[in-house]
This record gives sequence, structure tokens and C-alpha cells, in this order.
Amino acid sequence: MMPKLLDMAVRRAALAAAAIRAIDARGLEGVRLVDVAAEAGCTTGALQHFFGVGAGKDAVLRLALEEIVERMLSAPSDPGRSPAEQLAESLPLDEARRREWRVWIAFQGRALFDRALAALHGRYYAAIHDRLVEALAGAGVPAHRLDAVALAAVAAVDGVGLRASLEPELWPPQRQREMLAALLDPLFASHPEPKP
Amino acid sequence: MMPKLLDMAVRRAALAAAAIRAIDARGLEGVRLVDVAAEAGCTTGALQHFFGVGAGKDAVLRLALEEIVERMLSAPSDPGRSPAEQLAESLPLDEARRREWRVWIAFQGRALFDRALAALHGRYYAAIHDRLVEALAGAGVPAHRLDAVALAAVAAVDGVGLRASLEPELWPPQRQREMLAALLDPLFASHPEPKP
Amino acid sequence: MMPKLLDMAVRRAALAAAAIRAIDARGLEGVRLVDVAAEAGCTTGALQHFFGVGAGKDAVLRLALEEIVERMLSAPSDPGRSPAEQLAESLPLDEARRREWRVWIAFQGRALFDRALAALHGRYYAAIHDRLVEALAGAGVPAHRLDAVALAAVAAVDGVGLRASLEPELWPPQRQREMLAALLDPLFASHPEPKP
Amino acid sequence: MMPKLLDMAVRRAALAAAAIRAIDARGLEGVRLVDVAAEAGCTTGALQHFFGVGAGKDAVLRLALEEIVERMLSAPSDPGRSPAEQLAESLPLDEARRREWRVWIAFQGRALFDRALAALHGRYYAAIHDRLVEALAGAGVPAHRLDAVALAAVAAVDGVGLRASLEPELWPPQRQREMLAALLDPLFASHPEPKP
DNA sequence: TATGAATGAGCATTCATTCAT
DNA sequence: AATGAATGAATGCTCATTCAT
Repeated sequence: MMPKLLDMAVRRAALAAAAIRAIDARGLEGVRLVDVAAEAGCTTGALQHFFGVGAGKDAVLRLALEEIVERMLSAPSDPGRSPAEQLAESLPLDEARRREWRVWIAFQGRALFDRALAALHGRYYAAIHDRLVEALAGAGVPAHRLDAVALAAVAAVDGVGLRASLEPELWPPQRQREMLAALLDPLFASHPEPKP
Repeated sequence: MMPKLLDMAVRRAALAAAAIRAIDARGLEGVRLVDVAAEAGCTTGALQHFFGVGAGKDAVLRLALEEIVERMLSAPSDPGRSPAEQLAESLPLDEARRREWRVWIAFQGRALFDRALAALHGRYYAAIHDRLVEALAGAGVPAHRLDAVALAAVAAVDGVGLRASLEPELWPPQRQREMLAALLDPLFASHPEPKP
Repeated sequence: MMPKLLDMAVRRAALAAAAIRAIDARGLEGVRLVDVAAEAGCTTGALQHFFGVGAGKDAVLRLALEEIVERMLSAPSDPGRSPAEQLAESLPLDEARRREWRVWIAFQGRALFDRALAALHGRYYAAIHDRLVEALAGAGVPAHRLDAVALAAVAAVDGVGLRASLEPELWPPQRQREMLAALLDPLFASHPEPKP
Repeated sequence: MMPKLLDMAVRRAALAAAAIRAIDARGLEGVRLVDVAAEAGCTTGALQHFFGVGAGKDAVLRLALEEIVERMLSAPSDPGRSPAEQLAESLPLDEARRREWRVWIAFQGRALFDRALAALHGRYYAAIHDRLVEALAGAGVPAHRLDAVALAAVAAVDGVGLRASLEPELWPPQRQREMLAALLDPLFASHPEPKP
């Protein structure tokens, strides 16, 4: 039955979105199952029903994180733009991305003390790293520096995104782009031919 | 009565340290007042006594954050070292600093949804920023770029520290230093004379 | 329409058996309607349908008890065997009867606090008692002792069956028979002629 | 501090009594923590406090059972009376003992599906059995029959007590005594000298 | 008639907070 | 000043029950 599976997927997305909104509204620790349910337009019982018996609050919140990771990783790579420009697109430049960053940051605090979340984080960063390495290789970064450059670049994005999320009024979109460029451009550019 | 005040200061520091240990052990959301009390070797009642009636859990946790901010800001500035080297010293290079970073990150997630914590964060970053601007000015960074460079530098430190805290095995101290240097060195170095 | 009624009877028996298995697996208090449904190979909704609207969990569990009572009472009386031997056949001598005893005992705990169940119990014991009285009369027990002997005999069976159910490894079938015989034989045998 | 330990013991007994009353009033499955608390004149929070964190409803109910076992085992053995007479004293002859039997029976239904309770039951019956063996030996039962006689006797007591608990109007105290005597007397008496 | 998604009440449990000692 | 027992509100969770499909 096709509609069944489709329904599940749609519902899953709707629930994830609701969870994200709820977390963004009340904080990761302040959010109650009722809040997610209200945001999703259903009762807490319905949540349990969807997630199956035995799954609890954690499962619901984890869904929000998985949705964010999925969206972050599914951002289309535009071959016409430089790696730096593409990375900049993942910054909290508009309200949608700001919200994702806020929730993401909230989960980072928890990932430090939660093995399962830490693993999810780890998988996400590994994926991002691999993708970036590929792009950088295509952009002419020499192989022996690929790993380090990618690592530093991801850290730079995280740093700028974090600061911008915490003090949005100090970090308007344009400034975020400039600051990231200031950090990344020299990093990506400085690969002189190994001396002959 | 001098001893009284001194006692209070000592006690305050001890409680803050206990709170930090407790948060690091159980996470910011998992920590209970009992845990802090146990870590401090007293009962929850004693905590209330110290913080005064009406003050609650938040006050205790806030103390932990204030202590961390205080320690971070009180790091001695060594005039013999470059700004980049000094900034590197604030990275999670050893267990003590790793712990402070973990707690700090945990609080960041909460600061996004808590006005008071956000203000505390803001004050801390303002102080760090000012201090860095001063150091950079002394290091020859031209005035018109000071603000931007300092902002970017702090973001870079945050990015590296964050990544290193979340995946310590990927970020041994030496790598943290290298990555930070890779990001900051070009930033601090490239200040050609404004074109005449 | 005969098949309809027959179907109902078959279905009823199947549901009762499912309920008994479910209770034996999870305990009378641990059993959920879902468990019974799963054991019966249907959904909880189907249960409601069978039992009619308004009937609930209690109705389902009661069905299990009624089934057991029915089976216990329908045990064929073998005129070739002594009353003691026949009574012994109702002990938990094999897995099937052990299961019935376990469920039966579980219901006894509830019958103490549930009027309806208590009544069902009462009816069952009355039937057993009457049947036993008849058998004992045939076996030569004088009328004036019939009631007392039957009462004591049923108590003995219950005692042995209870102990054997709770500690099956201490009460292998052979021992159950011996112990019951040790209690019943003197009881049934000792009926001297009332003194003239 | 002496009062502390004493208080705990007193409190424990009071809580156990409250739990027993609550169970007897609403059944083992119907009883809620609130009921026990109300019966004990405190709040549910106080119960948790007494039992410590992590202990839950089960701990409270288990206390009731332990109290009953303790009381049953601490019944003073009167050397002036025959074993049969002493055993009769453990029947549900008055309201206090009737209540204990009811709760005891309620727990038997659960012990069938709960390892921990089963163990507790097992220990109790082992103690009873040992004590009875000793008494029977003193009463002249030959060694080779001690075990079997004790086993059958306990089963008889259980049977009579069970029947009397379930249908108290059919089993007034006097009848309980008679029925038990009818079962036990031949058992205890019939130990002819092994034929020479 | 059957399904299973959804409801919603009921309950245990946790924990910050208070207060008598 | 300190203790820790007690409170009670808050919340997650479980299920029996209902109802639209």
C-alpha cells in the first residue's frame, strides 16, 4: 500500500518540523512532549503511537536532530561556486537557517554527555568532511593538505555560525560572509606549487 | 569581620567548582541540586542557605558559569607571545580546559533561550573582544581592520575549541594549535599598507 | 444460520485460549489487551467487536476464567476409579494443567476483591462440591459426613495444587499424587458405622 | 543516634501496615501509591523518600509482603500444644489473620510471574517446613516420613486457609479447625512401627 | 466487520523547595 | 547555620477505549 509508506514519511517530516519549532521556542531542556504535540496539532498519545511503545521523549527530540542533519547534508552542491561560497551558504543567514543553527547548538551541548547523540554528530561531521575534501580536491588543493584544510574550514564555519547564532545583531548575513571569507580564502588559496 | 567575607569567597569558589564538576559529570540538564551538593560535600539545604531564600537551581548553575567566565578572563596575558599564541592557550588543550569548554558549550545551548545567560555571554565576549583588539593594535594590525579581525579571530577560536571538545580524539592539542594557527596567521599577517 | 453460531463458539474458544496463554505469559496484572489480541492473531479492535461495545478488558479476562471453569467441570468422571484417584486428576500434573492452575491462582487473588469473580468462584466450587458429594455417597461415605468430607477433600486438592504450582520442582506429579492420597485416603476410609 | 534507627524501624512497620491495609482494601492490582500514602497519613513523595530514589511501587508492596512473612514466622511456638493445634493457629480465624491471608493470597498470584516474589515465597515455605519438621520429630513422627508429612501438612493448611479466605461464610473458625484436624490427625497419627 | 490511529485519563516518578529540628 | 524529611507540582508514559476508514 503506497499511501501508507508515503503517509509515514510525510508525517515523520511534519513531526520533525514540529519538534524543531518547539525546541526553538522553549529550548531543548524546556521543551515538553506536550509542546511538540501541540506544535504538531496532536496529543502526546499520538506521538507515542507514532514512535512505538518504549520510545519516549528522547526519540522525539532525536527525530528533530536527524531531520536537521538530513537537511544540512542534502543542501545541493552548486558546481559553479567556490567551496568557500558553498560553505557560506550553510551559515545562519536567514531565519530558517538561524533556527536550525539554534537547535543544532542546543543539541551540541547535550551531545557532550550523550553517547548516542555524540555518534550522530560524529557521523554528520564525517559526511561533511568527506564532501568538503572532494570539493577542495577539485578546487586544486594539494592532496597532502586536504585533510587539514577541510578540518580547519569546518571549524571556521562552526565558529562563525556559533557566534552569529548567539549574537545575531552583531552578525548580519553580510558580515558572516565576510568573516568566513576572511578565514577561508587564505586557507584555500595558499597552496603554492611545491618548490622544484 | 574579615574572616567572614573571606569564608564566603572561599565557599563560593568551592561551590562553583563543585557545580562545574557536577555539570561535567551529568550534563547541564541531567544535573540535580543533590548532585552539586554531593560534589560540594554538603546537603541541598546548605546550598539554599548559601544562596539565600528565593534563589534556586538557576542561581547555583549560574555560579558555575560565572566562575568559568571569571577564570577565562583572568588568564594572564603574556606580552612576550603573539596574539595568536595567546589565543591558542584558551583552547581545550588539557583536561582542565577541556572541562571548562564542555561546561561552557553546555551553557551556550541554554543561552540561546535564556535572556540572563545570553547577557552574561554577551558581556564575556565583549570583554574578550576588547582585550583582543588592544593586543592586535599593539601587534600592528591597522585600526580600520581591528574590529573585523578580532571578531573573526574569536570565531576561529570558538570553532576550533568547539570541534575539539566534541571530538577530542580527532583534535589532539598539537592539531588544535596548528589548525588555529592556519586560520589566524594569515588573518593577523595580511595588513598591507592602505594603498596611497 | 447455524454456521454463524458455530463460528461464534469456535471463536469464543479461540479467544479464551489466547487469553489464557497471554495471562500465563505475562501475569494477570501484566497482561494487556494487545497481548491477548496478539496471541489470538487479531487486533484489539477485533476483540471489542467480538465482545460488543461497552465490554472491556474485564470481559476478556473473565472469558479466560470461564473457559477454565468449564474445562475443569467437564473433566469426565471415570466410574472405575475411586474419588481420590479422580480428584488427583485435577492436580497440575502436566503442562496443560499447570497452566490452568497458574491462571486459576492468579484469578483467586483477584476474586478476593472482585464481587463478580467471587461469585463465579463460588459457583464453581459449589458444582465441584455437589459432584464430589455424589461420588462419595456412591463410595460408601455415610450421609452425615458427606458434606464435611467433601469440603475437606476439596481443600486438600486446592492445597496440594497450590503448593505444586508455586514450587513445581518440589512437587513432581508422583509426589502430588502421593501427598494427596496421604491426605484423602484416611479421610475417605474412616467411616465406621455410627455406634448402635 | 539511637532514636534514628528506632524511628526507621517504627516507620517501616507503620508503612508496612498501611500497605497491607491498602492492599486489603483495593486489591493488589487496584492499589495505587496514593492509597498507601493516604493510609499511612503521608504523601507519595514521603514514600519515595523513605524507600530511597529508584525504588518504586514494587518496593512498597514488597514491604507489605515481607511484613506478613515476618509476622507469620514470628508466631510463638507453644510447646504445650500439638503440632496440629499450632498449625491451626495460622488459619484465618479472626479478622487480623483473615486480612493477612487475603494479602498473602493476592501475592501468590503475582509470585507465579515474578521471580523476586517467588524467591521470597520459597524462603518462607522453607522456614515453615523446617520448623514443622522439628516439631513433628519431637512429636514422634519417624524420621523417614518427616519430610513427606510436613509437606502434606503445609499443603493442608494452605488448602483450608485458601478456601476459608475465599468463602469465609462457609468456613467459620470452628469448621476450619475441624477440617484441618480431619486432614492432619490421621497424617500425624499413622506411624506404626515398621513391621519387624 | 476489521483495522489501527488517536485520544485522554490515570499513574508513578522525579526533584526543587520549604521548614521544623 | 545546617540537616534532611516532607511536600507537591510537573511530566513522561501506559493503555483501555473509541472511531473513521
